[in-house]
Amino acid sequence: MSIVNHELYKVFYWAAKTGSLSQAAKALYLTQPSVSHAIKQLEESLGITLFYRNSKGVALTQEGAVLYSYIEKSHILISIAEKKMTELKNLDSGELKIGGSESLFKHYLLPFLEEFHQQYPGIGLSLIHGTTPEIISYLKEGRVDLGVVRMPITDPQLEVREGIQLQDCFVAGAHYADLKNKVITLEMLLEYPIILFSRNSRARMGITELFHGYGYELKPEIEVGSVGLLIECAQKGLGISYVTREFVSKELEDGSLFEIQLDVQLPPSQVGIMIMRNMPLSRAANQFIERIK
Amino acid sequence: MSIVNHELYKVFYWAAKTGSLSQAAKALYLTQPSVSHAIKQLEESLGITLFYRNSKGVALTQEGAVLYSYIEKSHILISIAEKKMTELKNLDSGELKIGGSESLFKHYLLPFLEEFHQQYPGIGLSLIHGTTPEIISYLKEGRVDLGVVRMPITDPQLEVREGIQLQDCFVAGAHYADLKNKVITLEMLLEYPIILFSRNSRARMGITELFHGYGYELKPEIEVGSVGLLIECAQKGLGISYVTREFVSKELEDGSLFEIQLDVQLPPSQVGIMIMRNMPLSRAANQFIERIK
DNA sequence: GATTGACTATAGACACGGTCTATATCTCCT
DNA sequence: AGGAGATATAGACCGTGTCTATAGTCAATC
Repeated sequence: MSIVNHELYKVFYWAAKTGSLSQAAKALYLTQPSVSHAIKQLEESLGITLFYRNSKGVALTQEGAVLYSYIEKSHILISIAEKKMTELKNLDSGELKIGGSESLFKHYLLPFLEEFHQQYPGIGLSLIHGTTPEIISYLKEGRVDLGVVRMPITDPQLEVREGIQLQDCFVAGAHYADLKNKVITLEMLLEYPIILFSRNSRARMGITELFHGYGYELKPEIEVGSVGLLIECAQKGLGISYVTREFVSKELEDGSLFEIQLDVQLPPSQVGIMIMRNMPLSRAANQFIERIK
Repeated sequence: MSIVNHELYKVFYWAAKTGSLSQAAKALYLTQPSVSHAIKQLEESLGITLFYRNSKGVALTQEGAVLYSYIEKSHILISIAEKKMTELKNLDSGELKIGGSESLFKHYLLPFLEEFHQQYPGIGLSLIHGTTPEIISYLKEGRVDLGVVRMPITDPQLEVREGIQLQDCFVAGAHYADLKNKVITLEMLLEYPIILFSRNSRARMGITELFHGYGYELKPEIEVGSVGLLIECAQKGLGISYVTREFVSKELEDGSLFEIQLDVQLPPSQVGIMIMRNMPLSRAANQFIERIK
């Protein structure tokens, strides 16, 4: 192990670079005797004379020049590191990795991401798609800084903040126009082909459970893999899709889809922003979460 | 300029490398609280959290990992530098550059060089030929560590130690066998073709001056560029060579040359070992000079 | 659900040493 | 000879790096 105080190398670097102990002292905001003392200490620690001194300043000895060739590189690395740290601190560089579903990115996070990117263009953005359990494991592995998923999340290692509240609903296209402006029951709804999200999404589990609670079994006619397809299938008249209302606001507005009015209240769902408990956030992630609030 | 005490990076390096403040403390021969304090200090200086802590130890944050990528390289460089310094100190590596004439290397320094190289095989040897003024300028430029030339040397920037004493003399080969065992005068000598070293060597200047002191002018019939040729020419009977007796001991012994006995005493010449005054010697050079004494 | 062990954080005290001022010394230059 | 500018040395002081002691936290184990 090194016996030498690394701080002495910093002094050595400046003394060698400037060829003057006085100059080095200036650069280091020290006095000349301090630098003189530091160099002597370094020389004694190494057992080698590093400089020869004359009335004009100092010059490296052969051995000192060898040392300098290493210390210079080392010092430059540290300088770069410190510059990089300042950038990271000022959010001039860095990376923000977010886990979530495509639809949440598209319909919920996008405006925040846009604003964030505009303010901190140096920060790279990584959006990683996955199911809720996948995202949780990404979080634990450190592959994402934060996750955006549907509540509730119960993992004790995670800290969850509530985000926006969403409302799921059933929508249909022109083919089922006769259902428009009618209030229908769950039982009636089951007569129609239902289109659900294929994966074990929280939304699907919720609605299945709701039907179960009323004694019915919800079996989809069609299962699709994305919110985009849910919308498209409903528009084409293939059935009635269960979607998040906020994600089809455009289609509801232009009339290509309409919402089925039910006699029961469908449960709202909360978006949660997950981070690891007891793990400091990156500055970028921290700043981003502040924005969302 | 860096605000951070570089010693803190050493602590950071070990903490990051071992993933534990306690382990780092052990490696640094410190206590755990000291390391904890140092890391906190570093984090505050940079304004960035570098580790997250848990009951198992510490782990780098994103930003900490960035810092580590630089500090690790920097630290490795310093380690190599310190290893190299130890080598230089122990004379396991380094270089010894000596300036001198070919003949002095061959007939005077060779045995010392041999012994030195045997004891310190890690030290590279550089023998640089040149005239006395050339060697002096090499010394001043730092291109050689020490010079070995004929005395006297009067340069005030140089420090000269006396080496071996040499005796110049005139020698001839079989062709001038009639001069053998005769004592002859300078005037008589001038009747014969004289062979001198061509360059402005100290030896030639000395003998020319000696003749001048007696009222004669010494003009060589032949001028040659090396001691080897001086010997060869004399052996071939081309004339009488002025050489250093110690450099022709082999030829004097095997009878291919004999020394001309003069009625005046030729001045001896001293070998001097020159080093720069007020400039520390490299450890290798220092050690070598100790050997010569 | 106590208990134990391994780890880090905090508090407070002490002493070492890093830094300063003042001064000496040296060399070069005018 | 004197001045400018460089390094070396001496000695004093203050800061801070380091220690001991203790608390707090988490995880595993019985």
